[in-house]
Order: sequence, then structure tokens, then C-alpha cells
Amino acid sequence: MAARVDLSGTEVSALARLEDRPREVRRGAVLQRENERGNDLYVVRRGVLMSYVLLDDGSRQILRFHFRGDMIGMPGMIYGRSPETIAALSDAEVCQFDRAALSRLFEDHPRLAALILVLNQVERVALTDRLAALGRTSAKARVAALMLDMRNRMRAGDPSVVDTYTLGLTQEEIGDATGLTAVHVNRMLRQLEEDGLIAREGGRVTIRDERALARAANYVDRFEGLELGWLPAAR
Amino acid sequence: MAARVDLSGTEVSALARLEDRPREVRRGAVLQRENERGNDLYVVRRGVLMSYVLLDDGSRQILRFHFRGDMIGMPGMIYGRSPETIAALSDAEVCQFDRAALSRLFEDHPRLAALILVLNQVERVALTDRLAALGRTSAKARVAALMLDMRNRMRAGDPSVVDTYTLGLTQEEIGDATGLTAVHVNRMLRQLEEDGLIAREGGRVTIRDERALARAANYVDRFEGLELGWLPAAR
DNA sequence: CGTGTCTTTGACGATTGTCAATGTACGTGG
DNA sequence: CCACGTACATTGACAATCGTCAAAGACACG
Repeated sequence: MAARVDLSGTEVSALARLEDRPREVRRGAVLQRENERGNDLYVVRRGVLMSYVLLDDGSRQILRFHFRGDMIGMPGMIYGRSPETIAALSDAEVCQFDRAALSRLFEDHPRLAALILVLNQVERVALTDRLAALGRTSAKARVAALMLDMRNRMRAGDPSVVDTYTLGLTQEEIGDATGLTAVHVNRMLRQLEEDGLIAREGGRVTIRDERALARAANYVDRFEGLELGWLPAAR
Repeated sequence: MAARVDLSGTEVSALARLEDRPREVRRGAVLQRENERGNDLYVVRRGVLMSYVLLDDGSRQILRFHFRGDMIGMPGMIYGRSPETIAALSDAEVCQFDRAALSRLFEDHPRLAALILVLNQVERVALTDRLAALGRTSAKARVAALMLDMRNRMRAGDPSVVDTYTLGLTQEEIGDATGLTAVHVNRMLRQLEEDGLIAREGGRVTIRDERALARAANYVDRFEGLELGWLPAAR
């Protein structure tokens, strides 16, 4: 948040209080399970996590990947039971806090409350972009979009990432995120590679032609163009 | 909102102030256009609207249908330009208000701010349900889910709706919402009718076997089970 | 009555899924 | 160090779902 807005001293310490309960999560561990109680929120401090749902034929849809700074678990907090499972894709560290802490934040820091709303809306737009991708673009475009999006989100948390990064996903997970089968994901990755748009070796992906990849993917970067001048005053 | 929480007098009047600028929208009219400025918010008072995006091959993805009580335009308020188009599916009435009004609401009424966050999360979960439907369910299931969802949302605003309702969508629009072509939507509607799950005549849909329809659709009603005891105190 | 939009239907084709087999890397225990 | 097992990637053949194209029917509206 601090990257976007000048926070006041009391705001900084209010946010710091939210992050005083760090918790380690191992790769593969489940932080919150679908249909079970889970009323706490988490902020990702390190690592990558994902949310997914399981359908009753056993198939899985990955809803979202979570990176450093993301606030997760809000749907579980709103509903009595979590509508989705949250699991760690890598070893990760999260900071846990509860409903009461969020409630106090809303009372004492209207600007931070509004910023949380803004982050929610950024996530909403990312979800609708993905909705449009699943509904209206080809398998190749969806895989290309995922390659670009993961690069951008990793770069946001680590500026040393430029064109090459460690994806950290199996092809089955890519398929579960893009609505494809693992086999077809493999075909699409090969095609992207043959077209010279990406390169792969040992779990690392290199973007070779960003322009063409973005074109193939219908990609729009949604972290541009936020307007935050209207927020309430700091407290 | 009032259906879920006992609002205080000042809260009621704060909400009423948001709704003091009613505006009529004709069927087919566009309230906010993709990529154009549109920083105001709206609450739907009457009628049905939709949000959609256009892809550069000309195809359309309908993101969401908006009914009475929905707050719309938030993505456009956050970004300088709206990421989606909002258009009226029927004659409708909306109440317009601006960023400053929302900002004041956050300052003066933390509980209402938290409620807005809750409504945002309900919408988020609805979007992820649709994401899972597009990614992992068959054409038939998606159409079935739309039939059920539209019924439920109409019933929420008009308790006289039980099993029969006026859909108010062309088959092309159903396709743009479910990620299908109009032709295939037609085939799926016919199948649902032949299976005895729905009936159709003259733009009106009747749900004949709700249980089976819900099973065919993987449907979960997400307006159950909200827990709001943690909200800040009223002001 | 004519025009345009929407629905319906059939034939055909393309994209994507399914199944099955093989290859490869990596970790674990002997 | 080697053997083995497991998870993941790759490939090919085939099938199913869904899209495309085209034409005709239904319906509302001026």
C-alpha cells in the first residue's frame, strides 16, 4: 500500500499491528479449507499461495495466485465457512489477524479502510479479466496470459525479475488455473516456445517476445492508472 | 443492506443522501463505457443492467448482471477509466453519487463502510463461482446455472417470483455471459427443456425441477451464511 | 405488409479432452 | 552408490464438445 499513498505515522503503526502475528506455511500446506470455518485474514509476507475450489466431479479451478502483500481469506471471514481452499505453492510466511482487528481498522482509519476497498476492486478487475479469458479466448491465449501475469506479479515484489522467472507451477496447476487439461497445456506451451514467444528450461520461463506474447494473450496490465486522490484524509 | 443489519437513524439518512440523485436509464442505454472516464458510482433502484468487456476480436464477455440494490461502477471509480461497459437491459433507474460522497461515508460511518466491503466480497465470490463454471463445467451446466441464478436474483428483489420469471435476455446475451455461442445456447436450452428441467414460452422461463437443475448446474446459493456480528458499532 | 431481430435447425469442422504409453528428474531407502 | 518409486512432462491416436456457416421460421414493430 505504501507504494501508492503517503501513510501517516499512526496508519503505519496500525498496519504494523496487523502484522504482529507471523506464521510459517510449508509448501503444499493448506491454510484454509473449503467449507470449514476460517474467519481470520492473512497478509502474505513471503512466498506464493493459491485459492481454489473443487467441483463435485473432482475437478479443480484455481481462482487466484497470492503474492507478497496480498490480503487473503476475506471470503472466509464474511461467510461462516470459507468458500475456497487456500494452499501454499511454496514455503511462505503469512501474518494472521482476526475480524476484530479489521473492525477496529475501519473505525480508526477510514483511509486505510478505503484502501482495502481499492485493493479489493483491483482484485475484482483481475478476476473479471480472467473470466473474459476463460469465456472468450483460446487455450493458447490463456496460457500466454498466465505466463505474462505471473511474471508481472513476481516482478512487482522483486524488481530483479525481468524476463526470466521460476514459474513454480506444474502443468496440471496451469491447467486448473486456465480451465484446460494438463495435456493441452503442454501442447500450448510447446507452441508458444516454437513461435519464439517464450523459452523454458528446468522450471524457469523466459519471455522472449513480450510484445507478441501480450498480443497473443489480450493482456492488459491492471496496476496502471489507479486514481487515489479522493481517499479520506489520513488519521 | 437493511435486510441484514439494524441500521441506526444516522446511517439510514447517510444512505438516503447517497440516493438523492435519481437518474432514468433507457433499455439499451450505456451508463458507462469501457475506457472512458466514469468516476461516479450508482445504486440500482429499478431494472436490470449488465457489465461487459469487448475483446479485440469483437467478442463480448458479460461479467455480471445488476439488480435492485447493487452498487455499480466501483472499478471505474478506482481506475481513471472504466475497465468495463455498463448498459441497461431493461428500462431502469439508478442513483448516482461521486467519490467524495463515498469518502465521507467511510469517514463518518465505519459500519456502512464495512458493509460495503462485505457486499464487495459477496460479489467476488459470485465471480469466482462463475470463473469455476467457465473453466470447469459443461455448456449445459453453465446455462442451467444462469437460469437458476437469474431466478434467485429476481426473487430477492420481488418475492412474488417463485418458479416463473421473465429472463429478459437474448440467446446471444446468454452466450456472452456463459462463454458460448448463441447457437449452442439454443441447443442447451432445448436439452434442459427436453429433460424436463425448465419450460419456456414467450420469453418466460419456468423452473420445473429445481433440485435436478441445481444438480446439473453445480449451483451454490451464496447469499446464505453471511456472518456480520463482527462489524464496527453503528454511528 | 415489409423489415429487422431473434430463434431454430442441420451439416460440417475445429478446438480441446481422453486415454495410454513413454521418458525424465528427483528423492528415498537399501 | 544403486535401485526403486513417484511425480511430472511429453507424445500420439482418437473422441467429444462446441463453434461456424447457412438457411429458414417466428415475432414484433413501424
